Amino acid sequence: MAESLKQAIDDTTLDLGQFLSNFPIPTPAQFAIPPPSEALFPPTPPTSPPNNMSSTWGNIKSEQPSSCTLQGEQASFTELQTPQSNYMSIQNQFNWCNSHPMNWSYTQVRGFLTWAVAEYELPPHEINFEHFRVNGAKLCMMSREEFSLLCPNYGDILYLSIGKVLEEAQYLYDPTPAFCEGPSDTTMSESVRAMHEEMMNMDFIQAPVDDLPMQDLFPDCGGITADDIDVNDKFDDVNVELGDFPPSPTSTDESYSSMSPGRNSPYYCGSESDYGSGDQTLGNLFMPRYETSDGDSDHDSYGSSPRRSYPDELHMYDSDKEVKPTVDFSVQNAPINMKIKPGGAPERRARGRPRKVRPPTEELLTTGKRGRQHSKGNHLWEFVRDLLKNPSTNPKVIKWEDRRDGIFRFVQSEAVANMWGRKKNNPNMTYEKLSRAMRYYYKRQILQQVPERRLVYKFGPAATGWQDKE
DNA sequence: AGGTTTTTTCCTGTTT
DNA sequence: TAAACAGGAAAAAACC
Repeated sequence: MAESLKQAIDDTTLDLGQFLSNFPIPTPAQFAIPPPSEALFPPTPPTSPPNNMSSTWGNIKSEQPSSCTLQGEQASFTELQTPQSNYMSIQNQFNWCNSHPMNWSYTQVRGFLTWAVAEYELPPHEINFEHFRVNGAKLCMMSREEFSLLCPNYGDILYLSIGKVLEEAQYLYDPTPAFCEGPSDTTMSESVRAMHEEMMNMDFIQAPVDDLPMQDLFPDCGGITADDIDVNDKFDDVNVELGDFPPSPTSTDESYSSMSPGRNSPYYCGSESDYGSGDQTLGNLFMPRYETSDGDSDHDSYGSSPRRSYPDELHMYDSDKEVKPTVDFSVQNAPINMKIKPGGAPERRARGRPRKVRPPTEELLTTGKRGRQHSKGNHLWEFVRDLLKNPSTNPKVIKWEDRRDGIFRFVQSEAVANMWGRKKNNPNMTYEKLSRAMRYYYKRQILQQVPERRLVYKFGPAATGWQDKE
């Protein structure tokens, strides 16, 4: 596998250093905290490029291309060095954070890599972009091992970084449009089939498995179209919908186990024992969501990390955590506010926070303690701060209103709440609850009120780490 | 062991 | 009228 993978890699010597010298990019600091974010990561690509891009884009001087489409670019590297395609290519690189990673073009993949290199201050000469000459769908399906093969020293970081972006993208973007082009009534099962064909053509990734056609593996996708998935859905609802892509087994579906995707399949979700093994692909993020038995997990740390912190280990890959499906339709686990009294009237829920029913973890059994709940960086305000630093969420779901004064606004308040709930393994999180927690920060001067502005908050003197240089 | 911290949940009422 | 805001109350659960 390793040998064939290496052979498959285009043997070019072009490296990131050369790339950067061809295309001046913003400094790492600008990447971390883009001022203003819209300029670096425009919500929608302009239909024609600006005449002078020097202010924000460095000293790029570009002649206006006569025609410039942002769709379907397949520019070769030589093409990219022409002034016209320079602009196109740069636009597309910065557009990576405006679409689901599964839909990234090669250029957007490169944009993501450029960002990751800057964000995590990786040594550019160690990362050969040509080794990642894949589109987003392929990148997402690459395993940790494959990342490490393509980039021996920093593959892990890139793997975790794309994992993080993928996790966030679940709430922001529809992962399937690339496979749903065509009639609007395209069903998910057709998409799955198309995706399967796409997988079969992958250079690096083994096709699924057992040579079973996808329609045999997943005979009923429920006719869900991509349009049915709304980022504003509460994530347990999304969970049900996305979770059926492909359909999850039911307790009565005895045939499912014999039809499950094999372990090489990008759809293969892995058994419990597989989590944390080296054989991971990010394609798991398109499977029904799983939670660990412990709400919050401590993340692996890179003790020898060269500079700053690297992306969190995705807790879904933790090997020492019990894994169980999030979707649980059993009566005792139904949301309490949906319980019906024997008389038929809805039962009013008791005040206060309901006790979480959580099976004991191995840690609890051996040490008598659960993992830390409020470990460093786990506080809500820190989470919000980090969303503001992340170009895949800023400005899409949260954005600076006044970068210097620390004033920011929730653009998609429910999406932020969903992400926070996801982080805390709490599918019932809403913006209403999140905002209550935010209001508690006023007293502690972590946040300050911004009167007469809805969804707008301001960092207070007790908040740290949000300024450009601290 | 018990207080503290940081949420989470529910609620009533108000403002936009 | 809906969404957001404000803040009280109670509780969970890890932290100290």
